[in-house]
Amino acid sequence: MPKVGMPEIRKPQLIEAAIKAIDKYGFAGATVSVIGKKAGVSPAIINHYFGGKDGLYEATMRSLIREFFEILSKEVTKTKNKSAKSKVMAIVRASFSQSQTHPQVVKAWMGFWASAMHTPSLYRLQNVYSRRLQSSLVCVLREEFDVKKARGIALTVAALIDGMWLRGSLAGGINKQESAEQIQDYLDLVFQDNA
Amino acid sequence: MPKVGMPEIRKPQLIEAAIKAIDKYGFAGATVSVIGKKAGVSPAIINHYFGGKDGLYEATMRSLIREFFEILSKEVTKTKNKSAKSKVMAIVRASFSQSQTHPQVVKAWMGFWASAMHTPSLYRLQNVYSRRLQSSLVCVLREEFDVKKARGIALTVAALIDGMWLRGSLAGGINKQESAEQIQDYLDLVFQDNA
Amino acid sequence: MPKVGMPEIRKPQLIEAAIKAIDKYGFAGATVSVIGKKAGVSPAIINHYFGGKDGLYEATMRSLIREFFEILSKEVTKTKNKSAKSKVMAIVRASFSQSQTHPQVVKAWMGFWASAMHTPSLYRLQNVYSRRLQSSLVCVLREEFDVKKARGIALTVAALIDGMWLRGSLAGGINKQESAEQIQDYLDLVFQDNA
Amino acid sequence: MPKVGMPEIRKPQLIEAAIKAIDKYGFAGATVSVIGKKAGVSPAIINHYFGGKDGLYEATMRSLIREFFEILSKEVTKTKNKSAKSKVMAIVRASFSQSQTHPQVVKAWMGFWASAMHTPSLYRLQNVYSRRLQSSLVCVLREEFDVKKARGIALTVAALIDGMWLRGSLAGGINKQESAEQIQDYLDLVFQDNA
DNA sequence: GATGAATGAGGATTCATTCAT
DNA sequence: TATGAATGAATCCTCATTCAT
Repeated sequence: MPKVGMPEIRKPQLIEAAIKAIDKYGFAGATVSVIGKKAGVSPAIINHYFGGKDGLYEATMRSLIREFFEILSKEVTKTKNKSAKSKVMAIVRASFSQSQTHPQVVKAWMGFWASAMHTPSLYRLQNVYSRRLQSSLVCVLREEFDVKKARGIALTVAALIDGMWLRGSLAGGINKQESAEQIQDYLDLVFQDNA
Repeated sequence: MPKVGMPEIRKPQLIEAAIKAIDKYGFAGATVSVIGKKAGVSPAIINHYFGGKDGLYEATMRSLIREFFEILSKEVTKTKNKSAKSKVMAIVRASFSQSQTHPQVVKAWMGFWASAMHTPSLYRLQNVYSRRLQSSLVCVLREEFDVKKARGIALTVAALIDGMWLRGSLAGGINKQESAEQIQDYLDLVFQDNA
Repeated sequence: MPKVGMPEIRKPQLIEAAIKAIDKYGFAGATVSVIGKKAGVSPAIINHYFGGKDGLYEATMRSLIREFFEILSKEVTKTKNKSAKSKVMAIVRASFSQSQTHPQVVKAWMGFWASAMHTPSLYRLQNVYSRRLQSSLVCVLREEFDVKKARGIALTVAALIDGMWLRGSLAGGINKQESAEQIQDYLDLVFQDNA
Repeated sequence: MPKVGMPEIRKPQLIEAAIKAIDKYGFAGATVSVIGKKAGVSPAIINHYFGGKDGLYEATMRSLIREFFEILSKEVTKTKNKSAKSKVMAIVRASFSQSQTHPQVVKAWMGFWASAMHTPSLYRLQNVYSRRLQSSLVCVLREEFDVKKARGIALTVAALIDGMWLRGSLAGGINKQESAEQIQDYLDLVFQDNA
């Protein structure tokens, strides 16, 4: 008689262990053995639950993306009746939220990005993230701009988010405050120009 | 007397092979064996010339950075008597120059960025790149803005460059034209606001 | 549930294989690959069980020493109520017992001795052997001699044992009979001188 | 036009470097590269002069043996008109002479002994040493004992020399004084018994 | 004679995975 | 379900040797 409900316990447990392992030993150093040890279980069950290391990585990235859009959706909802600019800033805030700027998470994202270039499954996931962020921004900006303009601004804001995020994480820690302010400055200019 | 002048031939040859191998097989798949094969030499001479795989990687990243700043310097020189805005755009153009947006190079950069988080030597190199780009931008922007403002804009432009570059490369190819235009738009706003 | 009790099977199995490999291919030729093959298992489990080649070597030397003192203890026990001279000869006999003069074992000892000079862990083990043999001899000799004399004789007997053993093994095989007789002659002189 | 007389310079230079390298890095760590560096020349000339690493090792051991018997012969000559016992002690003294108990030399001897068991050329050399020491002792002892007795004592003295030497070197340094005294004690007993 | 370049074979070790229990 | 045992492939690296200069 098998224990029931174990997948729901083990899978998040292993995903968390994977993120912690990447944080501590880097993407290359995060072996199944290390991850298993971090999770306090045998490395063999990674295969059991995810069919292999790649499966775990895919699930981990998927989990990271899901979490990001959950935060984003929550922040945007809060600004339902506010201006378009406020809504864009809500998205920016979500991007620099606590859980997304945690070094652990940052290192994992970086690793996945680099891997995405050679791993089709991760590549697809990366595109999901990228397009969804873009469309979220366009959707909000359409309230004030025409499609073409909205797309351009969305592209710029998305690039700013990723760029700030990337530079920050490589510099030893993301300065959320400064990053957000800089993007705010840009938005002030853009919206003022449109008025 | 031994063959002379080989280091000057072999080192660039192996660096190029490393970039090609990363391009083709990813950072993880770029083994010394593969790199050696790509260079048409025995994997053992990687140790001979670079003391090991890490040494080759460090030299490769160093070479990539050197090349970038050579292009940047050339572009900026061309705009010696032009406006500050033109000079900033020269830096942007350098960032999206042919050799830097080549998929090969992009993949190598990504791999190094991800590795930089856990490899001290690469981390240092990454910081060299980051700070030098930042200071190049600040230097030019000081012609028209006060220090504080110049720093803010430099940060934004640098983030835009890296962000565009990152998103583009993950999306399957960098659209140099569009990226540059978007940054141009931002600069137009900023300089106009300053006038 | 995993297979249970394997360490108790594998460890002695690998130690025996190591001794056989050293016998057949010399200390330098006893690679993990060869040892694994001799044991009929994958070389990788040497790391699994001993953490590496060094660990296996240490365990092997430890096993050799343990076996020696087990025989020694057995032989000495047999002579409980006999004269001191008989007890010393029991120790000598133990040193030239079947299992210790087996060429296999001799070659392993030699290799460990040579390695002991540059491998701290083996060095310590070698000292354990050396001191324990010395103290066993002194202990027995104290029955008939004062401390100073006992120590001197113990030193001489220990040197005779190792020397006979060394010369014999290098000459193509230890002549247990002759070696024991020679030491007996020495003891006869020493005890007669003391009477 | 080749430089003449180089072999006479290079060979001893490389042999000395080999002994130093074995001393410093152990028998296993004494690679041609290390030896070459110690000698201040390219590792390649080891092949040039000795036909390979094995050739160098053989020459080194031969040199060690030659040196030993030169000292022995000198010491024995000094005692030309003295008693047989004095002559035996001269041999003992030679064995514990400065150059032979130097840790450098000790480590090399040990390595060669261990290797001798699997390297025919070293095996032969080892036997040369062993037999020559034995016959030197027998020759001297025949002045006072019959052949059978002389052989037995020679065997014991030789074993004592090697044993003291071995135990001493493994214990961290040979105590020449104590070793010689112990053998002297033995000889006193033997000669007194014969009187 | 002497060198650094270059190599191929082989070193220990690590890893993701599978399997019997 | 979960495990430790076990493996084969692959890792980087080292080494003795050869070669062109």
